[in-house]
Amino acid sequence: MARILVVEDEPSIQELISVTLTRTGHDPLRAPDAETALRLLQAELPDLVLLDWMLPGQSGIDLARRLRGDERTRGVPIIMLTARGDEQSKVTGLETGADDYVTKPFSPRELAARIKAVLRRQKPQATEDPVEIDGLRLDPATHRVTARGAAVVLGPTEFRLLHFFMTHAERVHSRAQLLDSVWGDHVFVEERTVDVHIRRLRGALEASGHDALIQTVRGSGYRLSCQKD
Amino acid sequence: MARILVVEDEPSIQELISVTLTRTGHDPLRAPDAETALRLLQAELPDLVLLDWMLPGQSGIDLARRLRGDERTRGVPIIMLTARGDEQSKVTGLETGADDYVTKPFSPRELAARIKAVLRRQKPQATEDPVEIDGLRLDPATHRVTARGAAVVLGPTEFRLLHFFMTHAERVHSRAQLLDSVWGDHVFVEERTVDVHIRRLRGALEASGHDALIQTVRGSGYRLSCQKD
DNA sequence: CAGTATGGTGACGGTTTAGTGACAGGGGAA
DNA sequence: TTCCCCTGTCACTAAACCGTCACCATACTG
Repeated sequence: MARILVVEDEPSIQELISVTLTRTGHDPLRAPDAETALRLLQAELPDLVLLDWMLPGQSGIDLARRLRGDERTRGVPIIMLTARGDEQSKVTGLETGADDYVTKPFSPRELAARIKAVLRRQKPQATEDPVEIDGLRLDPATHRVTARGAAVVLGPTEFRLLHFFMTHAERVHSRAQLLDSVWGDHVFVEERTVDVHIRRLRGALEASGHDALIQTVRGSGYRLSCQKD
Repeated sequence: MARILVVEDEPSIQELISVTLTRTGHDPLRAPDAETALRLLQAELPDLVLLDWMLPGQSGIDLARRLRGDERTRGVPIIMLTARGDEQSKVTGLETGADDYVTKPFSPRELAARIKAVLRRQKPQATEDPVEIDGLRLDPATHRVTARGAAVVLGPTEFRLLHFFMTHAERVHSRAQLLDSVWGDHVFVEERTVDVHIRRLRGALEASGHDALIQTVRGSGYRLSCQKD
């Protein structure tokens, strides 16, 4: 769910893009001109900018330059929209610092693919290093968990949960913190749901000989600990 | 520091490219025609070829074919330079074995980015050596796959897919990563298409006695693994 | 000791994700 | 040209997973 600033003066195209973005799970911010765009850029700091190259008044290239000149907005990737065959724009655009371009007319699918590609390129994946505690080993790269050699099968959520515990061991985490870190800060689920997943995780670990790895701290939350108490 | 053969007859463009390459830390070899190119290819075995599609005399596509036909040069990646909007060339070029294309006119930045991308993609599998895992053998040179001696017949896409899996075994790859690595960055296909090709690949492998070689990691992607779990 | 709050647990529907068969279009070969 | 292979997409099916609840067990309180 990325917030994407759409700088486009033609209302119908603006609408088309915004609908496409919403449908692909993004959050469009609309700007019909450079001024609005600049304001929204400062206020919202979007994750990506879709920039029409031909804007009334200040042109897209100027906007791109100012965007790249500002410390705060420098890192925001730009995808520019150009008319078909306007190769010159393409060149200057990429030189100004656009990350990709889409030529009009474009298909919603292409647009979505470009956005996805740019966002993916932008975000280096999380820590990929294997973690090992007390004979229990979790490897994000292979997505495998083993307990003293024996495979442990986990669902996606249990996997993330265990990963979080192993990278933050010995520390007590409230249900709210776990929801934030493992589920994501925007989802709304009951806190008790954590209990259920803890149970599932414990079940899988006990089947592999790891008892009491995850401890309950009554009134506070849960903790992963190798010290038995 | 990669050695890059630039096959381009127009001196000014040749110059532009060479300068760009030098500035981005590469080592350009210049060839104004196909003959020189072939000679340099044999003598220097560069890490990458930048190939103008429109050459005097022998055309770029012929050169690409000969390059792919020769044992020694088969593994060298090709980026082709095409005129704007020449969609047909793009398609035939990619099918002949080009790894990417850049349309003229291009920006130095774009060129550098493409080169980096291709080299990065190339690096882990720089070897065109045969790969063998768990009795399954894939030979890029002969384009053949055998399972304990018995031939396995695969379509082109399944072959590349399997090759990628075998050179990146045990690791989980998302559908997006597979599309990038096997299909190419600039191709727009549905992510579910990966599923279908996985299925076709599995079908071919199972017919040869290799069950469960390619595993599904729910929510994440696929993995080739010889460890059964 | 009863009363209350907190966590454990099993089960259940709905939703999401992957598997699968079919199909139309395109390209190359004959 | 026709034929055949390959490809990407779709619709449908199958399965895994998730969140929630109800109920039980345990711990704390006075």
